[in-house]
Amino acid sequence: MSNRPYDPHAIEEKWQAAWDAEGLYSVTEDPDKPKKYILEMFPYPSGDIHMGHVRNYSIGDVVARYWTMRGRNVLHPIGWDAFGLPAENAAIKSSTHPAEWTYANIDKQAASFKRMGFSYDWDRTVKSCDVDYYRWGQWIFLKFWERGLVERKKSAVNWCPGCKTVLANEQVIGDGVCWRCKSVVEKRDLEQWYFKITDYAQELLDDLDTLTGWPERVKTMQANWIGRSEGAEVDFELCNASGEPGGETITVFTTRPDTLFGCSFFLLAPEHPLVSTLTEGTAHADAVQAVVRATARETAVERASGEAEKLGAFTGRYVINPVNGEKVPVWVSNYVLMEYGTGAVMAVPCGDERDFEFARKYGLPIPPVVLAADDPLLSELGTVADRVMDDVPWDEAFAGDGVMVQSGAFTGMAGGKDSEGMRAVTEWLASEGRGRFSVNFRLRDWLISRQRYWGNPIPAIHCPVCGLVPVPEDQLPVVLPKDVDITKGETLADHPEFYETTCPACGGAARRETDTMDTFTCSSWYYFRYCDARNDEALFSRENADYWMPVDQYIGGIEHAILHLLYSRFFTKVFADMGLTAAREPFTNLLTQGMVKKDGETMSKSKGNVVAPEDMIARYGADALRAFILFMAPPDKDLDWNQDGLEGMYRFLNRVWRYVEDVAGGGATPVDASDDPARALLRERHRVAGKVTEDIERFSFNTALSAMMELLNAATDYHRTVDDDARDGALEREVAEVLTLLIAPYAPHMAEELWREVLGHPGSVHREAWVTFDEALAAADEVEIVVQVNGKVRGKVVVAADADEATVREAALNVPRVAEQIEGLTVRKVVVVPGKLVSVVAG
RNA sequence: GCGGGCGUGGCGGAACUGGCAGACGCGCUGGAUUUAGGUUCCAGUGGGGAAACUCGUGGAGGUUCGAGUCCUCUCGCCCGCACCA
Repeated sequence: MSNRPYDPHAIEEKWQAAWDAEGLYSVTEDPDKPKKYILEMFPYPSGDIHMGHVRNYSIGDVVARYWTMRGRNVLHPIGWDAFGLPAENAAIKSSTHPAEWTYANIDKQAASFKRMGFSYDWDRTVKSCDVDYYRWGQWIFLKFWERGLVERKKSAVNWCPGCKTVLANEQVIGDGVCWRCKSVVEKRDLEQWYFKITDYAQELLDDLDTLTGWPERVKTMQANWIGRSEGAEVDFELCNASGEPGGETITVFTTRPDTLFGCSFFLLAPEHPLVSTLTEGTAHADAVQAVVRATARETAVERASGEAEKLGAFTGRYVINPVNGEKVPVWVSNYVLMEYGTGAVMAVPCGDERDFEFARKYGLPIPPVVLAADDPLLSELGTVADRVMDDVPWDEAFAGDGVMVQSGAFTGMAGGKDSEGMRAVTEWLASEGRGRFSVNFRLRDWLISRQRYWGNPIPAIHCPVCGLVPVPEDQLPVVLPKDVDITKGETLADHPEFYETTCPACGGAARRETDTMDTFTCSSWYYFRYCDARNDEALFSRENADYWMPVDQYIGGIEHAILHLLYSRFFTKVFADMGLTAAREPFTNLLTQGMVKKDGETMSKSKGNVVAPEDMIARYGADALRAFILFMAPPDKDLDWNQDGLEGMYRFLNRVWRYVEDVAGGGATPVDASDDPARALLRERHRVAGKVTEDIERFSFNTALSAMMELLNAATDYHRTVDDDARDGALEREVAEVLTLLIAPYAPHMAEELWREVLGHPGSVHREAWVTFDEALAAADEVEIVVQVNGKVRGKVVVAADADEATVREAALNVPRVAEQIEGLTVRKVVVVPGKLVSVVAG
């Protein structure tokens, strides 16, 4: 056999073309074959691929190829999340059209993905900016509207000055900055479109428990984000300007109705609509307005941090506490958020740290109503139902579980969250018609409209007569016009040809909606579309969705822990309720891959520390790059890029190549393995095959690769140390085949070349069945036992693998070093761990 | 403040359910081949010690015949959430 050098570039180009021509990775639905849907988050076509892409898609490719070899019908698609702001920014900068920029980038990225040898079914590719794709996004919008899940309302929304558009709550991250451009987000009062994701809040929370294949971290983040609180709504009657009960009520949400007797003031958010109504023209107006203005000046960062000083002003008005009829003063304060609950709060300073701080600052009473079991006040107040004490000798509030005091008929009951007292007070309120059990969520509805051009047009029409009218289904799609001059910053709102229309209901002149949809709406359903990507009759067929969905393995970045993953879960649940799919959850298993860094920092053009994957491919080939990035670290951990290691992986591939070339000709005789070195190699072959299989299934690609290195080391040692005429050629060839099969998911091009051209098989290695292994052959017939005396290793002894305990014990005690150590001592205990060690306790 | 994660050689990492800590790779040292270097191959490579041994998984305790792994406390770093009533 003539030994050719390993030439990754020639091999990779050759097989990429061949696979394309053979349609090797095209997949069709086959009800007789068990399916696996392996999916990586589709990329935004930002230009050149980066190492994060290489890592993400290499992980997915190994998993996809592995399951194909395991006989599954594998769906492994790719596409582009192609609407979005970077295209507009690039267009403004370089005077190209966003479409031109986007499609050019997609072509570039697709070429890179092909050079990486990823096993995608290219026939199912989607691009979210294609009309054939986004028309279905519009269709979904209409269906959501029909189901009452679309709403247009005015409220205080997040405005990103950098992106010049509004953002959903989920898209404001960290300290109140835009997820995309990191500008500090501002609040604006605007009328916007929403998807009512809050209708699904409970189910989105509950079903997290069913996602056993998701990282705890992601589930915790989603649960926190949804933020369910149990408590009660309590109605307070508002007094009129002269302080008399006036009939109007203000409702608050509280998790602690048991503390209602300790409510010594009442708070409104500065943005609350009642604030100006109550104070306008009164002596309190100036002080209240000062608080309102000061709050408006606070940035989101300051307000959210909890560090902003608590400001307040009395409105001059009172409410009636429903449990005791007391008049409670109404204040305005910046620590009350309009977005949460009702924008109004009953303040109980003895039981809430914030209320306590506020009460101390403004000299408001702090009557104790729940006392800790060991509180000295308890002996004095334990059975006192009436208010006798109006302040506490404490430095901070007591928010824990305790005993209710000064609480009328409820005195003596257990107080706290989800307590006897909490339920009793709420039931009493309910019987009086002044309150009710209630659940409150932190999750807000999803603001989906964007004041940008490069997105999916919202299919709605504003008619001066009929109001909001959906675009009729048969008039879809609303095509995004090409001739908007984006370089001048134009949007659809600057384009009369687009927005001038007629009302579908009354036929009169009307204005088309000019906002586009959040790009996250496009990415919330693409995995359904892959099931039936070329269907032009429907979003997808139920049959195909039932075959493929849910996605068995989803792979992507942790940055979407809430955003994309929450939205997609929401869409799937609505689809299920629409009868489009049986799946109520889109992604059965989730792997969140770590970031690829350089010298501890994220790679970025501005830092000038970007390592270009294309350069690495050019030097070492795609196979070495793929295998190396998986070898560097477990997939969910961040990794720091290191060029030297890549060279090491290239060396390893070269060694595999040479070994297979060297031994490929040894196939004529059956495997004999009758002598010790051959048996040892055969054992290693079975052990490693088992380990690599196990490791792939638990995403331990780094240890899978190191096991392959061990097999190669054992094989080359055998080849080198055993004489030519004593070597088991059939065994060597088998090891070569096993190695080729095991490495195929990682280095698909090299494996294919070795399999077909060197080992001489007619078909693709990637259609071959996965390596089998035999536990019995992997087991050694002799094992080395470690002997410990008083916890320290004192000797080793080789015994038969199936030796009984007494034999092992005997052998261990007879090891010279061991016998020496225990001489003159009493052996008190001997622990025998079969196959591992013997521990002797002597003294 | 609450929730989650992580601390192992010069570096990346391994040790899955408590059982020889440091697999595998990088780097380094020495050697062989070629010799111009590189490639390739062999040997070595946690610290201390000539050796027997001994010390070693952020730190301090504990459980156990035996702890990187379990428990308690503690230090450091990272991430998420946070005036959510």
